Amino acid sequence: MNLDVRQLRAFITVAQFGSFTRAAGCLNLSQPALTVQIQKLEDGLGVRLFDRNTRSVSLTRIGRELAPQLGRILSDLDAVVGDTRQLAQGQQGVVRLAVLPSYASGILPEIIAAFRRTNPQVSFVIRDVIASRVAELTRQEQVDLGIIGGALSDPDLEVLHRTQDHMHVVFPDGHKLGNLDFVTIDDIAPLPLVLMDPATSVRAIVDAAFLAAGRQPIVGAEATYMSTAVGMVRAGLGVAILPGSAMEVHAEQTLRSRLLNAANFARQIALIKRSGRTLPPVSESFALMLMKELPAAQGVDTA
Amino acid sequence: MNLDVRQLRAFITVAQFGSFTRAAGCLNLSQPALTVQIQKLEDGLGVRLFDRNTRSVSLTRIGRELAPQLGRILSDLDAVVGDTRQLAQGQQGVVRLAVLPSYASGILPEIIAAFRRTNPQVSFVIRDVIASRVAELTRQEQVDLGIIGGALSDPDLEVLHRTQDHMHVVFPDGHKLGNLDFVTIDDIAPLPLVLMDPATSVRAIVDAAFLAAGRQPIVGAEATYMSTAVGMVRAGLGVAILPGSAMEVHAEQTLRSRLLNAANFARQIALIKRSGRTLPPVSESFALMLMKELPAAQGVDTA
DNA sequence: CGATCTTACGGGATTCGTAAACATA
DNA sequence: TATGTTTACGAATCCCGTAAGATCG
Repeated sequence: MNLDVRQLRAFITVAQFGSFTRAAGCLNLSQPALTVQIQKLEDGLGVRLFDRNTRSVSLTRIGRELAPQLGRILSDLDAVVGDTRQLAQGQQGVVRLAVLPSYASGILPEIIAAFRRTNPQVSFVIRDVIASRVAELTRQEQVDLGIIGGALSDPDLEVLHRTQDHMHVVFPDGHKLGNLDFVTIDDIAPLPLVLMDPATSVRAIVDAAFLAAGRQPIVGAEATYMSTAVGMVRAGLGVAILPGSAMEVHAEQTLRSRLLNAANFARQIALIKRSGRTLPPVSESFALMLMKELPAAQGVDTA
Repeated sequence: MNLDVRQLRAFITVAQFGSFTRAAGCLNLSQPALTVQIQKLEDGLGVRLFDRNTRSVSLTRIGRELAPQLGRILSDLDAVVGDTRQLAQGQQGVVRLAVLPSYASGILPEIIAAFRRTNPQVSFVIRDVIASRVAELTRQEQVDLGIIGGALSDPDLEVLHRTQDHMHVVFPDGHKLGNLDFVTIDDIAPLPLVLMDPATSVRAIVDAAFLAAGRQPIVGAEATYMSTAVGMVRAGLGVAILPGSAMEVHAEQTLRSRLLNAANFARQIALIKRSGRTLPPVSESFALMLMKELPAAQGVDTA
């Protein structure tokens, strides 16, 4: 004996209307079909739910006790299903994202803001952690999407999109290099530099670029946070080399920045997810926006 | 697009087992059929619920959020349906009963006790009120069954069973009438009587019996409650005429009682219900027991 | 290659709507 | 008699199980 939500809904509706005919109209059902459904429900429960004669329909005592309980269950179900359908539209829900801190403080807030202009009901949970932890959180499915720098060699993770984060040189306003369209390693090699912590991917790229150019960087200062580095530039300790994704937030009147012409040493950025896992619609939708906003690297799209 | 409890149950089961094949076995379903059901559910919700490859099945984030909610709804539903099926068996539930006070304090408790020996989980709500109120409560469906004395002339009420409550004479032990098998109006007419309140049906019957016999009752005392009347008998104020249904409770060593041979004036007792209304199974079952225990009057069974 | 999910298809059950029968005020 | 519920029945749909196909480890 099998219950059917349609039967329950039919029961509630007849109970509300007190009439098979009117309830049938409300349910887009012929009245005989409704009668049969109610009979099936009564058979299934083993209880008569309505006392019906040709003039009136009224709930049995058991039916009267049952109606509110089933009504609540049905409305709960409808609520859950409704919420889920909302989530399915992708215009509601939570996007869970793990990002490199440098990326999180750069262009990402703008992209999120733009996304939320279109989908105001979407909220974000952002974990700004180091690249290895980004990968870990993504693998464990504690986040839907990850943005990492550098290479990826985990079969459990899948690259959705690649982009490059070109390096920029930040120097005080009025600096002699401010007139150039871009600067080269050779341009800045003679200057004292504000470098990032040797543990960071940015520093690794800078070192590689200098090595490739056969030059030795002159360390004017080292910082762990990019905002600190910017402060040191402002204080005159040297010029900094920072990723383009962080430029917007550090753009100030007293500073200028120029593209470092060392494209080969741009930071490789990858948007990743757990491979073989379906993204929630919101996150899927946000991933599409990221892929549209971030210029695709000419590299392959596969891990 | 229609939801089906079977689909929900299938979803929960697959989520629990993490495998279509094993879940199908648990659901007594072939595995392809289960796949189709899950697909239908996913289509209906517009959301992918499982990430499945040939080696493993795991919940999507949305599926993971949905599973406990739907699980709770399903278990609520199962609980309600289970309870209802219990009620349908008639071995559980509440019997709501309105009874004449004189009847309620007499044989009814014994019948209820016997019923509960068979159906220990059944509880009773008993309203012991005057006959007109019994009819009213029954008509308003505040009780399932009513036990009234006298005639019934309400088309909304239906007589399930009729029985008679013969009158008994209660007198002190050692009284000279104690040797008789039964007593007549003529036997007691010379004695002072403990009569019930003129508003009671018992008194009406006694008065009618004396009238028919062409005798005049000698009022030794009047009481509203039968227990009071019995006390007055014990105190020697006279002999009482009380309905047989109340004899058991007032049977004492110091008193005796004998049937009053005035059968035509026995109190007519009717078991009634609201006509056209189905009784809850418990009450139906209890009504059957009453009809078995109370000897049927030779009268008609219809109103 | 083996285990598992997916697709395809035919048989059986279920459900619907129309129409006729039935019941009560 | 009029209104509204129940029964009957043919058509369409849905669901299941078997069998074959596809996929990943």
